[in-house]
Amino acid sequence: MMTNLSTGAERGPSVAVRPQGPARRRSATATRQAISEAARELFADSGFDAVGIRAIAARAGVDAALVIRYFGSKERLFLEVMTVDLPVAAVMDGPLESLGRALVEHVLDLSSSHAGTLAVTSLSALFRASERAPVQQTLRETIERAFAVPLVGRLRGGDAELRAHLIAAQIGGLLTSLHVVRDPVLGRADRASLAARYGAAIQRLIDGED
Amino acid sequence: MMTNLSTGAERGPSVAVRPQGPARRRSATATRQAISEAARELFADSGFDAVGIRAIAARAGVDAALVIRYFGSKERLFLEVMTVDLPVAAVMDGPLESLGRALVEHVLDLSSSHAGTLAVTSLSALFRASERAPVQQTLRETIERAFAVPLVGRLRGGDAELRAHLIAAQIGGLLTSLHVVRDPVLGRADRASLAARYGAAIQRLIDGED
DNA sequence: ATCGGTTTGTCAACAGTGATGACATCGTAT
DNA sequence: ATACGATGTCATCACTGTTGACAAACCGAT
Repeated sequence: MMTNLSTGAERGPSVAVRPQGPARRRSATATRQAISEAARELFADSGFDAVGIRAIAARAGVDAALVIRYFGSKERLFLEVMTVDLPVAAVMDGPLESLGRALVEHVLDLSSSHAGTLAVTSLSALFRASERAPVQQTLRETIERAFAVPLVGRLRGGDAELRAHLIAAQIGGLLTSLHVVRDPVLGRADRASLAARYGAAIQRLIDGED
Repeated sequence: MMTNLSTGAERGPSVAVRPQGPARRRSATATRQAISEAARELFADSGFDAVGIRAIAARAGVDAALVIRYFGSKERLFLEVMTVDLPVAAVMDGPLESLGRALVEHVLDLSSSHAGTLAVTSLSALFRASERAPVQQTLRETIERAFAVPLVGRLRGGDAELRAHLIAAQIGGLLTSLHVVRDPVLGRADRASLAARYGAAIQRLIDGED
């Protein structure tokens, strides 16, 4: 009868068993999480518009109406699931005189870790969906949190805030050239000269001597 | 025998707009152009996905099916209509030693001319639709044509091509921070210090001394 | 053990989309 | 005047995000 668990088998990795009570078949949190995971993967792969609610629901093993019920709308699901934090904090604390190069090297290395790849694809998806005002807001907050806040305190000289945001613009330019436009010249270039060249340009804003 | 566009182009030179009256359109080139204009405006305003072919057709005063008939698909219409060339050629020929600042000033001034605004909004729309491979290709060609080609011949020192593309990445970062993310810090900053700061960073790649 | 209420899931439907193909109409070469 | 190709209209398809009505499971109280 309903003690049968075979329904769960079709969804691959188990979806969080509730600690309390004997495996409930229906659990709001498990459903929410299944939808979240499915949406995160699909959105990161194909972007906002190319992924339908029915596809997300199918991957989560859930009815499409539940996706809306739990998250309100596809856009809110996207926002909740695609918030990303670039793991740059560690680099930001490094020595100031070589920070430009270190930042570029870190950005270049993102694609070689799983977490970094996820962050980059999510950021690309956010970027491409940025005609929506809330997405724009999320992007601004990401920039502020990842770049402006850690930098503005360390920069010496005038216009620290402006310089921090210009550095964010530079990193954003590198990221989009690499992963959005996929400039083949940057793809071919070797890590060392790329880090040296672009790192020097960023360093110019870090040093800030006029 | 092929119903193609070339035939229509050479056969109706007197297409212009009828001064008045509901005179039947009955001219392929006029219809095509009406659709083009409507699509360009709407796409630049709201991006690819937010604009439907029925809205384009309505603005052009045309049946929606004609949009597909004339352009094959909404994506092909987008590609044909959103090809943009940044009017940067003049700046690129200026003196090398102040090219960084000149480039930034030019980018900042784009929004104050009608043609510049159109170019910027079109470029933003292209960026946001860049999950589609043909759009990515268009973006790459735009970068190549507007930045890489004019620059690579003038840059002295090693890695000229790489440096040209990195400069393109910097300008792209500035453009997207300004018009895609709409970073409020950049919006508030005054033109002079923005041009000085970011111009110096770009100049670092132009000079290229290692 | 049975009620009542709340949570969770299912289903059909709606208005909208991009796209297609059948059909109607016009302009003109013969 | 007729025939034919070029141009325009219409209905329709499969699909989308979203909604509301309904059903089934769960839980506490009696």
